[in-house]
Amino acid sequence: MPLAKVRNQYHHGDLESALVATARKLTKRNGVEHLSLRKVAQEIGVSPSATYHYFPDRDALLAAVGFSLFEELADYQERELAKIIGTTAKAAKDRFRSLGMTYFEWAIKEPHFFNLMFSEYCLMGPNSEHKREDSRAYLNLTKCLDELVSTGSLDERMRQHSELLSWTVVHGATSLIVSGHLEQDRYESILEDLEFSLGIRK
Amino acid sequence: MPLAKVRNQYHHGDLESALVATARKLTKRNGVEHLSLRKVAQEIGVSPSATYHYFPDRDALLAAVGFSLFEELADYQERELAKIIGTTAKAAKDRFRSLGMTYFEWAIKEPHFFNLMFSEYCLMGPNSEHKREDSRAYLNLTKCLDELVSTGSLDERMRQHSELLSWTVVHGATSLIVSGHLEQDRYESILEDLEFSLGIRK
DNA sequence: CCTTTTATCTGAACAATGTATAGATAATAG
DNA sequence: CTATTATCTATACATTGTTCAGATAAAAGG
Repeated sequence: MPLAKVRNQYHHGDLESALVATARKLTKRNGVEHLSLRKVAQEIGVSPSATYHYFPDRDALLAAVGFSLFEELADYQERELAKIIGTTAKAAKDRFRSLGMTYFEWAIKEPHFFNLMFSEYCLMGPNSEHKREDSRAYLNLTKCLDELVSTGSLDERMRQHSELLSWTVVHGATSLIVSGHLEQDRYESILEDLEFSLGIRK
Repeated sequence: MPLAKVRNQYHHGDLESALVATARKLTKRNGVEHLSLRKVAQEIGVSPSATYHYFPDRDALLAAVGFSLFEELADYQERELAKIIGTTAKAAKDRFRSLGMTYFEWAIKEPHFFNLMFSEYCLMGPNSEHKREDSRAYLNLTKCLDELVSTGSLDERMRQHSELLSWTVVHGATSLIVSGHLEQDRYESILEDLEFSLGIRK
């Protein structure tokens, strides 16, 4: 029996993944508020009610898509980060800059994804397993900052202040640009402002 | 004829304002994705189709609510700002802090409002009349920063970097907290980090 | 004051949506 | 080969946004 057990006519094989994947595709195209459960089912070729064996409701499906996007973003960031090699001060600064740029570029490329991730569908409760500390994106940031300190590019005294500051600046600028409240071409200069205020001079 | 021409049975009198006010109320309660045009009309006591004489569709009504919220936020900020009087360095610092705190407190008090304001319903196009430069909230920020400079609390060289930096930090931290990605009690320390990195020592 | 015109709102209808329930079908286990 | 269980379908329902023809009241013109 081959691995590709695609559409046994009645039983789908892996409907759960198909649901997430298709919901991802339609959300990417039309945005989160226009995602229709029925359209997702229709695209897969399955009845609308089949959905409810894997997700209690539409919100749950959207949440599944949203949480998977955080992993995708981290993947992308790490791929870009890996392109910058070396342990010099310049390499550390480049990686810090790259971390901020990839966050932004990813959001600009797929604004509907970004909106979903920080929408009410992906609300993080106090007991959520997707906390900040164990998120890969945040771990990458702390690692970058440590490198800046060890290469002498970031003052030790400033280190503790720069973690949340960097994160909120990057996220805030991205969010404002995606929602149209800030011009897109301002982003890079904001990153420079951040580095300047943290004392990371070039 | 009295001003209070409430419900002449057939003609409402001021349906447009009533629609915005009621949509505001229901959005505050249930969030933007659960706002129903029919519920709004029902609450006012008018037929669902009456809406379409004032707003082309549901999105337009939500946009009207959203844009009015920016004014409400500015009102609140200015009221709080007016409570701090004086031209001393301490007063200037207090006003800067207040500006950041009010933004946050307002969002925490009504997260559904905050979500609407930066949702896809209030997207600012390139020709939007609600641009950053002429927004009252942004003008208040620039005024505050000028005061910090003139009282010697903010280095002139840092002044140009601090405008967008302050804005994105405040918005970013607020956004992350509202969406549950950051703990609420971290906010004030982030403001302190911002002031520290801008060189505004106490 | 009466008539005409215009602005405002109603009623009914439509397609699409999320969701619940009962039953059909296929895979699995005994 | 049969019984059980997981998976999916068919049908139905209430609710939604939206359209359009027509009713009603207000304003304008005589």
